[in-house]
Amino acid sequence: MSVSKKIPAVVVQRLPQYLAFVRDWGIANGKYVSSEDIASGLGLTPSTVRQDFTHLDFSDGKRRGYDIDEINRELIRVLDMDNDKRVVIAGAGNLGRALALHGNLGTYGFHVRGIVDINPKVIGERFGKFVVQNIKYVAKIVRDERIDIGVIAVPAKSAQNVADRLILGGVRGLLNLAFTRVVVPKKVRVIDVRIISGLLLLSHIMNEQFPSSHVHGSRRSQTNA
Amino acid sequence: MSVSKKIPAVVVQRLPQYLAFVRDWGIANGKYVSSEDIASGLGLTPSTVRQDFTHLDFSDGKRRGYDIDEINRELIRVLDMDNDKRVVIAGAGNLGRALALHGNLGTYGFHVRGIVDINPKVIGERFGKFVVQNIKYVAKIVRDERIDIGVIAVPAKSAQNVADRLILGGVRGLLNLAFTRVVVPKKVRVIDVRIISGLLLLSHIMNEQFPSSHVHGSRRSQTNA
DNA sequence: TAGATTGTTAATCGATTAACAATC
DNA sequence: TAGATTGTTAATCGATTAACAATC
Repeated sequence: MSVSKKIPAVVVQRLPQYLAFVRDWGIANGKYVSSEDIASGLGLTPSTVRQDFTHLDFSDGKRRGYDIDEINRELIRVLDMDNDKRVVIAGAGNLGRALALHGNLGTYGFHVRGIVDINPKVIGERFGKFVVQNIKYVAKIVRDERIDIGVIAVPAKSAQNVADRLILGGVRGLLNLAFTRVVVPKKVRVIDVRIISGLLLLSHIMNEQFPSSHVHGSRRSQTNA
Repeated sequence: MSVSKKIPAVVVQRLPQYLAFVRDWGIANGKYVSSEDIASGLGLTPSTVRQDFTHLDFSDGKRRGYDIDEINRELIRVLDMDNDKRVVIAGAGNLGRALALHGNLGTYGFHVRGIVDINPKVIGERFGKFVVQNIKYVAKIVRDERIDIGVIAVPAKSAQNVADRLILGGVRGLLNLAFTRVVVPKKVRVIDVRIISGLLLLSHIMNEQFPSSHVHGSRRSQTNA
């Protein structure tokens, strides 16, 4: 399976799913998984799994399934989990706090080094090992602490401003949790995590299933279908 | 352009982006947007935008751009925003609370009717207009309150159990915020929102850009490349 | 060994982009 | 009007699936 060149985006998006799968598979089910096992576990076809794994670097040719440790090792490498990444979180609301206090980020190589907010009422507040700092110092914090990644956990209308400040400080990557797009220089990477979009997509596909009506206290208005 | 039949998933995923775009576009920029405007705003090609809009139902043929009110109206319809959906949140950690207290969900048609947890320390706790209820009653709550959607905001290892309980109560859709897949009956719709995956994807693409090294306090281990 | 399962090539399917006539 | 911009068809590109020889 040759050394990885450039993995297509659509494949990269499945890699974390494989990671979660091998974690859940556990020793209970044995040391090996077939493409069939993985496919049925994740709702894919075995072909897709094998094609995807083409981009990973496995040693064997034993043809009795994939070694879960090898899958794990390769995903750790490709997803860069064995490099520490320093993270600052912009926005000390519940979403920002959820990330800051998430117990497992370290497992994936992420280390939250600070959290900032614009609201004077929360600046200075302690939670966990963090003290909320003033967002006006965020660029300096990023610079001084050599932060790699900024998490945008602020309302949509502030997202671009916050992104600009983070980038000014020198982050190379942004995780955008806001329901808006942020524009960034070419050297900066952005991944959007779409919570509100997720709910809206869910609405759509729930509706698709039951063509219409069927809902409780509806206030359907200008329907024209 | 003809009434919608079945919109391809890849198009549906862009619809919320169009929604955010027209919101941000605002009256300041005028009442019309061209496919070119939208494309450059969202990083798409004008062709893609026009092809996508094929699935929406516009009235005109004026050829001077799309009326933002019409785009809005159509997205509201297709994303079912004008129907109220009742939501229960499983997991009263920061993530669950973030959703419960999100001020704008109502705008999109979502109404949080309850939040449940398994932790005795938080059961009974008040926040906002909510009182955290015992997760053991979640099926009953779903049934009694005629809940449409369950949000899974619990750790990965509890996600399947929580999904089962929600489904037992009768939810027709799940928003899964946990880093694992949940298996559900065919009638239930699931959308996964991937926060941890997002960070991992970000790791990968940041690394792709700068082929390797270049990182601070790394503890890179079994590298074999 | 024989059955199982990979790695890989080729076929299919679907999504994106290009191009342009229609028309405001 | 003339330039702009759509709606739509056709071409390209890429991703998924099928199929199967290699081989453990």
